[in-house]
Amino acid sequence: MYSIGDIAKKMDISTSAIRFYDRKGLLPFVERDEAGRRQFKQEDLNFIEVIECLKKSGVPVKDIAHFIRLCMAGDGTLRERYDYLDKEEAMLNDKIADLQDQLDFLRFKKWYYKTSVQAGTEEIHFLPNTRMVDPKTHAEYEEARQQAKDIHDLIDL
Amino acid sequence: MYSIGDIAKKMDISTSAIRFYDRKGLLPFVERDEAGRRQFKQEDLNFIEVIECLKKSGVPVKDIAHFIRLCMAGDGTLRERYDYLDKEEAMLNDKIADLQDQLDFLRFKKWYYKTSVQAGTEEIHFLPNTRMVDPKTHAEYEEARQQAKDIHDLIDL
DNA sequence: TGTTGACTTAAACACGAGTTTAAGTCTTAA
DNA sequence: TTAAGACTTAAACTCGTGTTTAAGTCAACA
Repeated sequence: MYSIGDIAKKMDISTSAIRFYDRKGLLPFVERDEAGRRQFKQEDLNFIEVIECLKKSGVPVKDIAHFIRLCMAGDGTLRERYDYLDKEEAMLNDKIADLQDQLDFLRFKKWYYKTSVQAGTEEIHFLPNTRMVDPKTHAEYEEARQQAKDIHDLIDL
Repeated sequence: MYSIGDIAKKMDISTSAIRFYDRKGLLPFVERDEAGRRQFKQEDLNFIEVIECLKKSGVPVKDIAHFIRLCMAGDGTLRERYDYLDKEEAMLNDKIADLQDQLDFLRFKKWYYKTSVQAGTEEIHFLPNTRMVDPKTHAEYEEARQQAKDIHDLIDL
């Protein structure tokens, strides 16, 4: 049996956040003692873990509440729960792929600034007589990166 | 030269969002025509791209505004801009790694529900006489996954 | 016996990230 | 010339995600 404070420490969040989640329907399974205090059972930790995962994945609280409702409804919703997680997995995959793209762009901009720092000015990317045209797309960047690699080895991303 | 509407279409956001960003200091470089309308120049698109990347990476607007201020300050801030992007890259890497962990957990839960659907009940994961103990950590899951693989090939994640 | 410390609630507050509204300007096409 | 359509602003509003506050209950310890 865990108190709200125990869970707060375990998950590294505030007790007020837990109460907020409870109000929003994320914790219909928690029981209370005679004094009305929340008592988390060992098996409740399985729910907590799923909630934590969905939260970290960026799923809005009301959507998590929907999933939890399915969980409480019994074996009849098993397939629906699977399908929900399947959809969520796809969304998370897309999200990660998108962040990877941002990472690529960030690395390109680091290269842009690294070469600028070395030249002492950002203008090396503007002057028409250098080969360092400002590549805008990632494809153009890869190309420019290859070309720059050939000329001098300024780059170690 | 692009109008605010052109940029909105290009970035697939609303014009009110663009005006909001402007108010918050993300667009100090945009000039106006005689009537006070924003005119985005070709080179402004480079800024727009960086802003878009940082936004998608989850950087708060006020932090982006800080970076843009550095950009406007000239070559003296080149190193600082590089360092900023370096820090941002590290944060993004951490974020992606964290989402990967959530993805692993989500796949485990999909396995949990897939096997439950096949069994017709979630209880296969509770009964002590089955080998399908509810694995809580990812390590335990990997272990259970291996064991389950050995017994029957229920799993194709 | 009283005073901490951990819990409870409802209601108010905060904050980021926009959106909506109301009132006005400017261009263009009928 | 007037109506539509794209722009402008400031201010108010919404929404999600909590946090804070105020008032109260309960257990344990000095």
